[in-house]
Order: sequence, then C-alpha cells, then structure tokens
Amino acid sequence: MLRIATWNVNSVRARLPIVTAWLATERPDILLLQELKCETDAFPHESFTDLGYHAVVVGQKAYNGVAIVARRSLDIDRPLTVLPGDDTDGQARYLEATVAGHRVASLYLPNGNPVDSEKYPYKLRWLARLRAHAAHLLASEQSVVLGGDYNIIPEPEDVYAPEEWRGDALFRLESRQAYRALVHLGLTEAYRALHPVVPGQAPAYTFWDYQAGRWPRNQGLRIDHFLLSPRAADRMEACTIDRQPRGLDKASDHTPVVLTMRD
DNA sequence: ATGGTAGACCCTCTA
Repeated sequence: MLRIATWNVNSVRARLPIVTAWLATERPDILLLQELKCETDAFPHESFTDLGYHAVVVGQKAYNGVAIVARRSLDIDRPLTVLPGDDTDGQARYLEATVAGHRVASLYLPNGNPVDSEKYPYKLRWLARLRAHAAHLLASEQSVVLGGDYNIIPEPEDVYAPEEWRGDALFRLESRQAYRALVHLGLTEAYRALHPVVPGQAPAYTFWDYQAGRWPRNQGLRIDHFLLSPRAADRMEACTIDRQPRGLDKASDHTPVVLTMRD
C-alpha cells in the first residue's frame, strides 16, 4: 500500500510542531503541502530529514508555496515547478514530480475572492491551465495523482450553508463549472467516489475558518481534493479526512486528507 | 453592515 496525504498547513514554520508530530505518528509515504508562506531556501528541511523524509519545495516570500515530501527511500524525480501556460505567472502554486511510479502534484489553486477583482479571472485562467495540463498528463496514460487545496466547493453537500456561499469564488457557478470540466476529462475525485453523499449523513469538510467559531460549530468546507487518472483510480483503496489536527492549539485552518493506493 | 481569526511583514495583504 502507498499512502499519500495532502495538507494546506498555512505557514510551514508556524505549523512545524503540529506537522512533524503528525508525520511521526501517521508515517504517510508522501505528504503534499500547500501554503508554506516561506521562500524556497527557508523551508525547514532538517525537521523532515530527522523523521526520515526529504522534500522538494517551490516557495515564495509570505504567500503561497507548495512542497512534495516523501520517505527518503522514495526518489522525487523530474520535478515540474510551474503550471504550464503562463510565463508571466510567478506565484508558487504548483509542483509535480514522479514518486513511487506515480506522477504526483501538490497544487494550491487561487482563492479568487473578491470576485469583482482581477483575482477571480486569475483563478479561472489557472483552472483552464490546469485542465489543459491534466489533458496532457492523461494522454501519457501514467498513474496521475493531483492533490491539494483546490479552493473549490464541488457540490452543495460540501459546504455548511450553500445559499450563503452562492456568490463566493469557491462556490459560484463559473468556478464549479471549470472544476467539473477538469474532472470530466476523465479524472476521479477520490473522497466522493469512495464516500457518496447519503441524505442525513454527517458532512465531510477539510477546512474550517478561524473566524466566527466555524470549527466548534462544524461549519466547514470540503475544498482539498485528490483527482486521479484512470490508472491511479484503479488502485484507489481508501480516502479519509483526519480531523484530529484541526482541533489542536495553533492548528492550520485545513486538516489532512489521506489517500491509500494498492501496490 | 460589521466583525470575527491567523500569518507574514513593514502596517497592509491574503485568506
């Protein structure tokens, strides 16, 4: 079995005690990180090395930043450090590499709010670029695992109050349509494929805002996803959301999602 | 309509 986790940590340095404790306990083979909020050279490699891991990092000052962390025994090969399609985009939001025979990406999609600013068209352009690149990856017929913070609420069941989020960049129709167009290339969204919506069941969220008591009220969003190519989906065994780290003191506003793949 | 929280950084921006 191969276990791959994705986690928006909202500053890797501020979150280091929580992230390293979780890694030491859960021991995933691969950990995809988002929102490092540090420059590439400031990534705390030693803390991961001490636990038997190594990392490839794409950072920038203060904002964004993504990494692929893997067990030292697993090489991180042929890294791609920018999402193709816009040479002028300097934001550190995409990292892809080959690990354990899978083409794995750690991605951090733009939030896009407010929708009447230039941030929203940037989000839609980023989604279009991701779709074009995903089509290219699918054509290669590799096992592809695209994990990260998509900043997309796919369906009303994935948010505590859909009517309040109707106009938000994470849930508005254009965003969801662009995400659906990506999925409909032939990708499988792991969590929902394994946990179909059942009326009356407890909702599944991966993010709870720091503000307004969203965590204690369990008013969250499901915005962290794994999208799998057919070769990867064939090996999908389990996908779980680990809520435990969100309840800790000094927690990230996101919690890890863990994908288990058969060998 | 507002404020509520967190992180980075040069006090305002992003989420």
